Parts: sequence; structure tokens; C-alpha cells
Amino acid sequence: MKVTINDVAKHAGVSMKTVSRVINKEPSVRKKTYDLVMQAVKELDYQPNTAARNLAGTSSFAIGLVYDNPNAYYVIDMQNGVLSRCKDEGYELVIHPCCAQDPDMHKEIATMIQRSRLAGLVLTPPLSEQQDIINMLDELGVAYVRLLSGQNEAASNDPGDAPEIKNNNCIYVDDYAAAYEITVHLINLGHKTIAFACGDAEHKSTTERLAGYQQALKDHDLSINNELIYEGTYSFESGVKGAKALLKDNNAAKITAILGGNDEIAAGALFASRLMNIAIPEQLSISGFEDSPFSRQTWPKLTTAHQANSVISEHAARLLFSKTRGSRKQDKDIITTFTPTVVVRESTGPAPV
Amino acid sequence: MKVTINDVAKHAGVSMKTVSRVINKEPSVRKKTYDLVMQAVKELDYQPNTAARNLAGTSSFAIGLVYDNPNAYYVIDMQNGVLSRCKDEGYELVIHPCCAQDPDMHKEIATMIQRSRLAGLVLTPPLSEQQDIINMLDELGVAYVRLLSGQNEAASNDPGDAPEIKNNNCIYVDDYAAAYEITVHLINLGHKTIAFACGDAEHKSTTERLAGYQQALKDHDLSINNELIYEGTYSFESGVKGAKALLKDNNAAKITAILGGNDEIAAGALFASRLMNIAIPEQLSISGFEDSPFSRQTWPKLTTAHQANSVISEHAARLLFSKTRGSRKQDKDIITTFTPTVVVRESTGPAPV
DNA sequence: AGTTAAAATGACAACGCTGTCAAACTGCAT
DNA sequence: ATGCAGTTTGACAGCGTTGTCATTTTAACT
Repeated sequence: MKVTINDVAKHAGVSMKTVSRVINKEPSVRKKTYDLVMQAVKELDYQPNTAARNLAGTSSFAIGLVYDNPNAYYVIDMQNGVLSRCKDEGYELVIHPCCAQDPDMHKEIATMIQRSRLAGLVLTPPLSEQQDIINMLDELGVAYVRLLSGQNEAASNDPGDAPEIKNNNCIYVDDYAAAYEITVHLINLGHKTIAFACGDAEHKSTTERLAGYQQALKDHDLSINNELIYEGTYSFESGVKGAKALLKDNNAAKITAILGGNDEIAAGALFASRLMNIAIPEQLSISGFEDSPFSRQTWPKLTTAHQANSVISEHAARLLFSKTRGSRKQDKDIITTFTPTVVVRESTGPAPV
Repeated sequence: MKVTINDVAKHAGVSMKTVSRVINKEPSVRKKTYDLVMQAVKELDYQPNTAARNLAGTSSFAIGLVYDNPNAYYVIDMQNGVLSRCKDEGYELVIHPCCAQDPDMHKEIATMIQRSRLAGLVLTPPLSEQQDIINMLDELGVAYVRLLSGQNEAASNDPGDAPEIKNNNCIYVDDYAAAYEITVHLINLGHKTIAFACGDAEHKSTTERLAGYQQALKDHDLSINNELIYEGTYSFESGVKGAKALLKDNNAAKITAILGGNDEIAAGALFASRLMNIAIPEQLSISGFEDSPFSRQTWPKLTTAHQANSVISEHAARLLFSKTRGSRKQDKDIITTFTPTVVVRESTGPAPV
């Protein structure tokens, strides 16, 4: 029933080590030997034992995905992207939802890494922004990839320095550019008083999106009014509250569009508008951010910035694998900066006259 | 840096095996020795090596969660429930999204089990209903728990037989009862022509929910009309289509309420009604099923049947752990049948006169 | 105190693989 | 042929636990 590497070795008439080499795609195995072993593997239906490989090897065949995000769609996309890569590489994925607030977070993660001897880690925001975690990871010498909001700064400065040394373990999502774009979309529709309902202040994505929004206004000679900025969290409830607060003295401010920090906020704003009998998009345009599935399930469907999370996370995993084991893969086809694109649906329209 | 069981043994002045016993909470360790070892563990900050435990032991310290479900909320809840249990038990979770359609599904799962030497498996619908997978699992002798739609049939028949032998590895969600209840809710509101938009026909939950709905009608002397039943899938789009189809000849049928197979279908129906300018709930009541977060984010908020997925999956894991290793835990506090409860929100109201 | 069963502990060999390093090949220039 | 560097292969010792079984200690009796 249970086939070991030894059985395969005997069957193929080679040593265990050679079988091991084939399994691990190590170089310096003659083609003929390779085929011989592969056939034996197939004939015996050999399944390498993960535990034994993990124990004998220098690191295990597992990577971790750490997140603290209430958005189920986001998390699932992240998981699936990483998972698809893991499947290809024959790795396992250890998922680790956690609470960024927890002061002992880095310890908890360290424990997980040591217990499972993880080969690497994918960090999603906001964990990817926490210095204590990064420090711990560096100390431990574990490979990791960070998903970050922003642009790759390494690209521009110090071109003399070996560029592959700096920030070579980050994947960027250019929220700034995306927010800029979506704001321009609104401006082009004739909107002049555009509000912004922020997500959690601690998240870098919030400041990036806000900055993009503000720059767009500036570039189009529209004034930046702090009263048009609502500071909230990335939640539906916050969207409801924010919209209510922003639209309270509507007559004074004449807000004709609200840019939500994410889709949930936008959905909340949509909900609030309905309570206040405001027609969308005739009287008010609302846009989201992220393009989670439910942005297509609201009424009207949300204009938003599409972010291919599963693709992004797949590239994160790809980047991570390029750093583990011997893997001398070229990083060539790894995209490290993603810019969400505007998806126009029904929640935005021409500014009312 | 790296502390092994041997270090702990020396530090505590006992043998490795004794430390191992303490770690694994095996009985027959004197309290005094136990404390001694635990202190050494703490002082040295010892982390048992998962790979070594997996290799040396008869099964690994990992269980699997297998699912094929497009609903991110559902999956996340399932993961979190199982995960919380895993944390307590010191197990790892291997998640395995897959495609139920795939004819080689059971082989793929078998491979996963053997590679990781999983201690057990939690199966969610519809995988939990597939006989080929169950057979494979039985053959392999792996512990598993199935999440099923329906009621525990073992409870009633053959009370003479040892009851713990039959169906002792299933957790039931009584969709029938829940659908009955929610239909009664509608009937009590005065609705007489209630439609039902089904989910995927292959899922047991669909037939259970449909049966509950029909029984409720019967018990209240309302006729069962097949034209009021739309056969679709568990998706938003299907909800849209279903509602359109059902309401097409509205005058003839006089449908005043639609029961959605799940929240997504209900949200779709909501969307369609808006397209057709039908006021909810004044002209038409719509109810969902499952109480996923977005049932609170629609307009109006959905009346639905609340299903505590994370609690359910936690109990599934609990049940699974009661079957693994030596664990002589009592099953006493494990609930094996859950009945979703009706949550009345704004999408249902009195039938129009 | 003396006997005996039961409980607690320890010695040691697996578990199935990979890292290390030495041995055996290969091809190519002498 | 002969030597030499480079490539391919193999022998063997771990990796850090747990299972088995033997041994020691404890408790519970005469």
C-alpha cells in the first residue's frame, strides 16, 4: 500500500538519492535516468511523504499566508492565488488569520514559522506594513514577500546600487494611481464637489487612495476641502455613517459624488442614500474600490476600481518561490506592481445640473 | 536557537520520552513530573517540530478541509471554525478547494491525504454527499466528518443497535425545518402565493429546503404549484433570472412572495424586482437563506435563515478530533444537528391586499 | 515486612527522506 | 592508451520526534 522512495529506487535500479534528485528536479541527472525513475514513480504511484521531506530537508515544503482582513472575498482570492502556485510547486499552504492589533503578533507568527519550519511567508496588509514583524522575519532569516499599497520606490533612486537587493520582496498595488483615475472619471462626468469616505487610517491603502484623489482634484483645479473627507473604516456600517455625515448639510456642500474607500463603504453609502431618498446616480454618484463580487450585486451596480487579487497573490507566491530553496528561476515574468483599473458601472453618472 | 526535545529532557532531568508524553498530554505522567517538564518547556521556549512529529507518529498533526463552494463568506466561516479548534488542539489545517464535478476528485483527495498523512478530513456539501469520496475515505481508514443537509436519521431507527456506530460522523443542518419556518413566517404575513427559487439541483440542501417549503404550504392548506418553483443555481445571476421568470406573468400567478434558495438568489431577486419597478416589501416579499453578511447590505435588508457556519464547522472539527489519536474525549458537548433560525428584516412584509 | 499488580519512566529503534561527501563514470585533450 | 576535469551516481548518517517494550517506581494489598 505504502510506497517509499526505497521501493522506487529498487524498481528503477538506482539509488534512493537519485530518486530524490528526480523528485526534487535537481539538475545533473541524466535524461535517461530521469525517465527511468519517473516511470517507476508512475508505475508504483509513489507519493513523496511530506513529513519526511520536511524533516530531512533544510526547510519544509510549506509556506504561510498571514492576513487580518474581514473581507471574505479578499481573503479567498488571496488564498486561491497562492494556492494555485503551491499546487504547481508541490507545496502546502498554512493559512494564518490573525489580529494585527495584538502586540504579540510577531511572536505568534514566529512560533508558527518555527513549528512548521515554513519555507516562506506571504504578508498581506496591514501586517505587511508592521515593522516589528518585518524585523522578526529578518532575524529569523525566513523568506517573505510583502503585499504593499504604493509604488516601488527602489526603481528610481540609487540606480548605481545593485537594484535587486532593495525592495525585491514586495508586490505593490498602486492605489494612488487607481484613486487618481477613478477621481478623474468622476471629474470628467462634470462633478466638482467630490467627497471621499476613507477606510481605516492605519492602512497605507487609505492614505494612498486619499492622496490619489487629492492629486486628481488638484490637477483639475478643484479645491481640496477637508469637510469632504470622512474618516472611517473599511466597513459597510462606516459607509452608511459616512454618507449620512457627508450629506447632512448637503445644500451647503453640494456634494454630487462620493468616492468610497472600498466597495463595502460604497455599498454602505448606497444604502444611506436610499434612506435619504437620494437617487443614484441621478442625484449622486457613488464609486467603490476593489471590485469585490458584491459590487455587482448592489443596486445600482457599483463603479469601482478592479483589483485582480488572485492574480496579485499568485505573483506574490511566485516571487516567494523564486527565493526559496535552490530555485534559480528567473524573476523575469513576475509582475511586481499592479494598478487597479476603473470599471464603470451604473452607480456613477453625469453630475446633476 | 533551535531547542529540541532532548534539550528539554536534559533540562528537566527526565527522558525524551517523558517529555514527549507531556507534550502529547498522554495519561500516566505524575503531576510532579508534568510540572517539571512544563517549566523546562517554558524556560527554553521549546517548540515541538511538526515535521518530526508527523513523521514519527502514526498520523500527522494536520487535518484537511475540503470544499467546493463559490460563496466566500461560507468558506471563510468554515475555515475559521475549524481553525479555532485546530489551534486549541495544536493541529494544522490544510485547506483544499476543489471541483466536485471532476471525476478524479476522490483520487486527488486521496493523494492529498497520503502526502500529508492527514489525521482527518472535514467534508462540506456537496462533496460530503458524494459516495465515491466516502468509499475512498473508508477504504483508506481515514477519520472524517461530513457536513450534511438534513436530519440525523440514526436517532430514530434501531434503538437496540449500538447507536454510536451509525452516522456518528455527520453534522446535520436541518434545512428542511428552517425552510418550513421561513415559509410559515411568510404565510403568517398573509401570503398565499409563495414562489421558491431553488439552488443547484444536485445539492441536498436544495431538495431539503424545497421539501420544507412544500410541507409548510401543505400544512396550511395552500396548494403546491410547480409553476411557482424556479430551478436554478445558488448564484446572484440565477436569482435575477428566476425572479424575472417567476414574475413575468405576474398577473396570472399573483406571486406576493419569493423564497430564495440562499441569500445570493434573494439578492438577485431583489435586483430584478428593482428592474421591474416592484417595491419590496410593499408589493413583493423576498427572503433569503444563510444569513451571509451581505444580507445586511442589500436594500432593503434581507429576511433570511441564520446559519452559524463557524459554530457548525467548529463542532465538525470537534467531532473529528474526538475520533483521532487516543483522544478519549466525551462527545457529550458536541452538537450534531443545527437548525437555522429565521431572522426577520426588511425584505418581507404583509401581503398586499 | 513481603508480595503483587499497576503506574510511571526510560532505552532505543524506527519513521522516510535529504545533505554530505566520496566514488564512479563520462568525454576530451594529450 | 593515459590523464584530467567535469558530470553523474551512490553509501550512509542524520533530521527530531514517537512507538515498542523493558525497567523501575509506586501503591495496595496480605
